[in-house]
Amino acid sequence: MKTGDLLVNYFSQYITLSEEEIEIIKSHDIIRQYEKNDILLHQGQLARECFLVLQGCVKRYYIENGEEKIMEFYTENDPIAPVSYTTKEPSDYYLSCVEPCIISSGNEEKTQLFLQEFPRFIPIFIKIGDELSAKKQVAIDEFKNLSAEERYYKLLQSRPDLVNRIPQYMIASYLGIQPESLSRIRKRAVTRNT
Amino acid sequence: MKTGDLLVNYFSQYITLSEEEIEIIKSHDIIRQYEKNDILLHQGQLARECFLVLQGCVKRYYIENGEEKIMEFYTENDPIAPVSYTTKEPSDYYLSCVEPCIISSGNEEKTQLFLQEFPRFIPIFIKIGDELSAKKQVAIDEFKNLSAEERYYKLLQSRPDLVNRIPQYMIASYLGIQPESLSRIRKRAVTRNT
DNA sequence: TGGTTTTCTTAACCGAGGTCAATGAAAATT
DNA sequence: AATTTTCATTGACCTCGGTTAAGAAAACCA
Repeated sequence: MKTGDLLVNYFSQYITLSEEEIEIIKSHDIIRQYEKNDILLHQGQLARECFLVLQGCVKRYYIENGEEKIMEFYTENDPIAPVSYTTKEPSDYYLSCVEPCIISSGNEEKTQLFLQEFPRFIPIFIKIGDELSAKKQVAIDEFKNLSAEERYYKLLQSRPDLVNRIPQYMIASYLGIQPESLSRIRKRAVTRNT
Repeated sequence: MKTGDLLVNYFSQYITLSEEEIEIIKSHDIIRQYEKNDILLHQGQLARECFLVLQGCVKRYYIENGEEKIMEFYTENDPIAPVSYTTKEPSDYYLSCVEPCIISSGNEEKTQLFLQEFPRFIPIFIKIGDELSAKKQVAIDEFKNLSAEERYYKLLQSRPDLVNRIPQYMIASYLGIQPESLSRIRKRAVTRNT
């Protein structure tokens, strides 16, 4: 599969594309490939782009006294709108590739031009923004209401792939606990079922 | 001050309004007053409106085995876009007034019509949405990275008014701890400075 | 293949916050 | 003013996750 197809697939979730639109999307060529550990955004840097992960996995994280604190994993078809992109202030966090990735990126100009040419995409862009905002709301509510152990089981059922493709110490960081604690949680699960 | 002025003030943060626009905003009459404890949205109910708090304070909360878990306080000039409004699914949480409130509300139709008449407000609406989304990101990151005690001090400095106008057991719930724990935190602060 | 590095697990101890129960203070109601 | 009701504090005890340190297992690589 060509990389352009991935972006066509993404929009097809929301809208039925004409042949012409498909050609134009592919021709825009706003898709790049990244190696594992490539950094999309540095702490302190100004974000000039939004991203859409088409393949692979990106982590968002802070570094605090040498330790990385992972806030989010973005995988297939997850859009990334850095806070820094919105606020125009230096980013508080990093974005980097946990795996080799295929990622589309856009900025205000490009989006403006694209939407001017294809106004029927406007409500879709708004909808994607709203969905993203709602997802964040749900995420923060779940984090507040659940214990680390409950969060782990929730993750197992909501994103089972993640637990397999990502090292556990990163999963632990994402859950807001130490690797040792995740080990304990997993052990409890085993002994419980015997 | 008339209630219509509050909405004019709100938009004036983003744009300079013409006399004509001011008149139209006031004439739209989409502002209502609420009593303390009035409920804007019930758990299980479909949200048909978004809100903008012009005066007063609204809390967003779940009820879990009889206990209320407060997720957010919305005060002057805070917009509220219920997840249920976006997803079209029954709401997981309540919205209710902690104080007497003056609140503007809108739905898709009204917004559509308004923006058709005044397209220069479109980028503002998008900007407000983006800002809201970025704020949520920051909120979840802070919650994940800070202890309950740190969260309390952060709140004291970022929204000092809140701690005065809201009962402490609600602040505790919002911080994700029990009222007893908040008491201990406050006590530590006193003994530390002696 | 053997050795190095990275990741995961286990155990012992500690502390922040939860739970339960009692008391005090403040507000609301009569 | 008297009486409920609500809200805040305190203390004793418990639990979950943090910390430290060590070793096992897996992945990497020369």
